[in-house]
Amino acid sequence: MNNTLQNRLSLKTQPSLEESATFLDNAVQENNCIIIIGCCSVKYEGRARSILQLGERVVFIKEDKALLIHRGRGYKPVNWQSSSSYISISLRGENLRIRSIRRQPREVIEITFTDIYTLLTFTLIDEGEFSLYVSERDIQRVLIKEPKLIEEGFTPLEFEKQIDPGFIDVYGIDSKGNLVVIEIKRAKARKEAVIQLSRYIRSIESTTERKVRGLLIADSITKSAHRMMKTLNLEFKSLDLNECADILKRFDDFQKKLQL
Amino acid sequence: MNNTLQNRLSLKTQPSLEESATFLDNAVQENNCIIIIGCCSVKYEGRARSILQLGERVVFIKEDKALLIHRGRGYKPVNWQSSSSYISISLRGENLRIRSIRRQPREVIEITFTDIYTLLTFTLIDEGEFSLYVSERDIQRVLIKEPKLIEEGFTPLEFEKQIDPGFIDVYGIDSKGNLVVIEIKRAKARKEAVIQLSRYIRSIESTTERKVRGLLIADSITKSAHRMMKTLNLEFKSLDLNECADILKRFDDFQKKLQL
DNA sequence: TGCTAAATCTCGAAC
DNA sequence: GTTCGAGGTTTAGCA
Repeated sequence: MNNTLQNRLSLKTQPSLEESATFLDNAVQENNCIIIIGCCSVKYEGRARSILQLGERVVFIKEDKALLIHRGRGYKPVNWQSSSSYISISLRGENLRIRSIRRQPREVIEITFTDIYTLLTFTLIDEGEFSLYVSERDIQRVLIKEPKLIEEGFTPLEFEKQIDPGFIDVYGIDSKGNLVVIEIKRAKARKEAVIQLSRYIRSIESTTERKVRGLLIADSITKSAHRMMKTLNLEFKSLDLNECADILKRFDDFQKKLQL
Repeated sequence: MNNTLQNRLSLKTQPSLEESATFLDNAVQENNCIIIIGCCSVKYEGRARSILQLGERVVFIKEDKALLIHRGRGYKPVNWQSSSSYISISLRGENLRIRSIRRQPREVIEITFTDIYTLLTFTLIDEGEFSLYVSERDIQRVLIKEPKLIEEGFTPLEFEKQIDPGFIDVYGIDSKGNLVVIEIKRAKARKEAVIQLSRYIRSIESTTERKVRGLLIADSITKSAHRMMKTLNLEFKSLDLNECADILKRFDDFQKKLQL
């Protein structure tokens, strides 16, 4: 058997709603992906409530019963349901109704189709690995590997050090023996990052007589946050994300070699 | 001319990549919606970076060039680009490449197809109104209309009162003449809501000699947030969202009647 | 444009 | 199961 996607895909154009109901019910039972293009209205009730009046939309149901309702514009679905919800298909008078129910929190979506133009069901074979890099966590990894990126002579003592107000990203000593509290932000740092850092410093200062420096490492910083840092006598250091990506890549390549 | 969606939709099954390129290029120029089912890999570079290895996926491009790449599971797209980005289609050796570029922040997605199984392009006619209820803003509207829901004898003075740390949701006086600072959370309130409220209270207390009460109104509250409230001597009041929805509905119906 | 706070936030990890 | 923090958060509103 030739297992191309073409053989795992079926298509109906202009199906009757009766035909669609049978077809959809079957596809849902078999955990297929489903794409429906048609005219529908949508009601949602759960954490909030919404009503979407009649119009043409694309409804996408996935293998795990995740459900998306998309209009012609915008990146976000107008209505949705996350996976592990229960889906039922039924005919209601002149219409076809799809109900998706999720428990915890209880949320119900009801789609009422007056017309279905195109119906696609299929399964996707997809073992491709997805890797995202240069997250805040990745920056930490880079700084663990290359503490001199923080500053020459810096010695890290702890990462994710737990204190009362939360977790200090990096905690260590500089070349002069001062304690250093470091807060990392991957993107542009704002006031709240400065507030967070100053809270950590106050907490550390209450436990020691030594001088405590506060260092915010980020891609960049907003003006008002920078002003706040100056008045609080904190330091900002920008970090080149491309450089981090390069180091990470070299590091990961090295790790892979070790595994071979 | 019969303007059903069927006449605004075209479908290709098992198109060659050359054929696909022409077809897609045209669809992109004309701001059509596009759904591609096929085998592809994806590279993303922008605020972060990611690589998605080869596998079967659904790619959805909308009228406004919003782009979604979906795998067979999960509510969220594995990669995406918001609208108003630039899209280009090209053949690269044995493959078809879709590039989506966004400025500010600069982000690039590159999809490389080795196989396209199904290609759909269409336009959606969708004038249906979307209305969402019981947002935090809606709760404020309800409390403006029915201040006794806050407590008997409460008199609101200001909504969205601006002070240094931010905006106070509701500010007023209770029946005994005490000032009351109210923070509203639509869902379950967590520690951060309590911290926010206490910041507002400290700010108000610094401007007056009068007693200042702090009241958190929310659907519910986490245990640790509740403990924090007790130690800070703040008050919590739960609010029934269904009741709010009913009041809103009655209110909106009344407004509509006035407009007639 | 920058900044603040909400969101049907989602997601994952720790407790 | 609950809580908490981070996110390519996204998005809306306002100075």
